Amino acid sequence: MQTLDNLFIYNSLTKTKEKFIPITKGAVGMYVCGPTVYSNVHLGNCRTFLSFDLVFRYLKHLGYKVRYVRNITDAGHLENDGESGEDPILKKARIEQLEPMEVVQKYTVDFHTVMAKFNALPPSIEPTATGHIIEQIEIIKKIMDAGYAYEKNGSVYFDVLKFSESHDYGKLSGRQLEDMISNTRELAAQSDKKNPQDFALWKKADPQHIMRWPSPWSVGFPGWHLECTAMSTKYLGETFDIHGGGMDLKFPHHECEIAQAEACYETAPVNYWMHSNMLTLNGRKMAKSTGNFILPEQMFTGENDILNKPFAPSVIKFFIYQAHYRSILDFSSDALEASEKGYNRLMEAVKMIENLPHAKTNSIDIESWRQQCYDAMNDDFNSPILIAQLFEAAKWIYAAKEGKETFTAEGIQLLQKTMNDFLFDVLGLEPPSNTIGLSESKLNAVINLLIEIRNHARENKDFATSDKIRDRLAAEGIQLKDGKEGTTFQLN
RNA sequence: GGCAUCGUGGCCGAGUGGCUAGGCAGAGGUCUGCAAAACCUUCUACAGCGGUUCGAAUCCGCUCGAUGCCUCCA
Repeated sequence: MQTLDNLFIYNSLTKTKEKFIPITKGAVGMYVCGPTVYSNVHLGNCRTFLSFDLVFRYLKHLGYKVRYVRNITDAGHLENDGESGEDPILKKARIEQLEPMEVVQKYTVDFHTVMAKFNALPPSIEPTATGHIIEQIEIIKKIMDAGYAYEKNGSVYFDVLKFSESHDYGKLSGRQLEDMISNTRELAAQSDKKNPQDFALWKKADPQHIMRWPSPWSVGFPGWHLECTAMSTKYLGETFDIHGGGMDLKFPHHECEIAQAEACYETAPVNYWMHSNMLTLNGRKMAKSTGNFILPEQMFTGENDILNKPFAPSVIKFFIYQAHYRSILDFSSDALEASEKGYNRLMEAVKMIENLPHAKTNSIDIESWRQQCYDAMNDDFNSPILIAQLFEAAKWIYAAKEGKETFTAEGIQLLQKTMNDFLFDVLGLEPPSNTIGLSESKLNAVINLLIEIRNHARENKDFATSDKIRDRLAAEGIQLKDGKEGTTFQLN
């Protein structure tokens, strides 16, 4: 049976699948790096958040009490270290003639709207970087007290070389400091840093920099990596269970987080590091900066040059979960259409369960199948395997309708419960929505009336009328299905 | 240049030593007024070359190719 101690998670830090043992029995602390809200989230961003929504949902499903913290980066990061260093949020504000916090608000709302459409659960806490400046300053002080940071011209930098004398800087990303020093791509420009590998904890603000806060060193703003350390440890403790994020954050962001936390608390901050892989488009990473991306809203409406038709959020989510979160997933119209058909098939099967005939015996071992669903998820959240199992069940359901498999009343109940558990609770999918604008009951009444008329026409061999009804409904996305026990319909 | 990952059948995508992944598409069949849907059957695979092994898609080496990170980035 599924118990709390059968879950294995691939830990990016050790590069192995490890049995998941939370710090506190029955409870999980999880932190995921959230979006920088200076533009609309694209589908690549969404993949990561949907991957961790799956983790969140499954942990909860297993019975864990989960505190899921996902931040909103609203302070922006530096683009680079040179004179041209500019906060992307400020840059955007200038372009759009908005106050920085207006930009933040606009895209935070967009982010929440998109995640809601994907039926992703909101995190337990969604802290903002600008709301935790004081905490970040405190951490800088501690790191300085520990001797791993230095101040120069009002800015504070983390001393990577000093830190690496007693700690392993690079253990997450597998980078060697010596290699980094010999392979640095940074120009030897005039910099306040002792070494190019050092990273900013606090930056003195230029006069034109609007987002600024007072600190013991200067009026300025916090460095790139500090907010996550501040917020994760504030809400989850100096060491917590799971830290997630996109693969592209592994270095330098997460490496720096480890360094900051260890410098500050002298303890490893995270037990299990999880990294979700990239979503690619045309074989290349989806990214704002290159223009190689698609927005969720463009997929829902079909207003884009990439896809042949619009797709429902649940279909896109299903498509994403058909690949493992640690695999690169390539995005294409063909792949999405294939997923949509499979998704509809599953949803039809689920609807069919309660009308299946009751038999005296089960021809399928449902308990064993249910366990295989758990086994799949317990193996590092292997959703593709889980979905394959759900398709197995769909096959049985269709077969049972044809009388080729049999289920007892209890069997049907367990089958239905398991399908609902995994499809809706764990994967967080939603049944195809009725976009026709009528209530469910009215729609049923209208269509069933049309079916009745059509069947009447068929009895009279008036096939011109019957086919007209069928074809016109099909054109409206309503598919009629003539089965042995009469005609049913399905919304596409 | 450094670090890392990956290369599976028409397409997408699981799978780390022997046992059918799965979805979509294709072919044949059942059903049907005809279709669609559904069901049944069925085809095609592990980039290349070596090595380890009784046995490798799975381990090792090399070659080729692709991607990610090294700069903000999910």
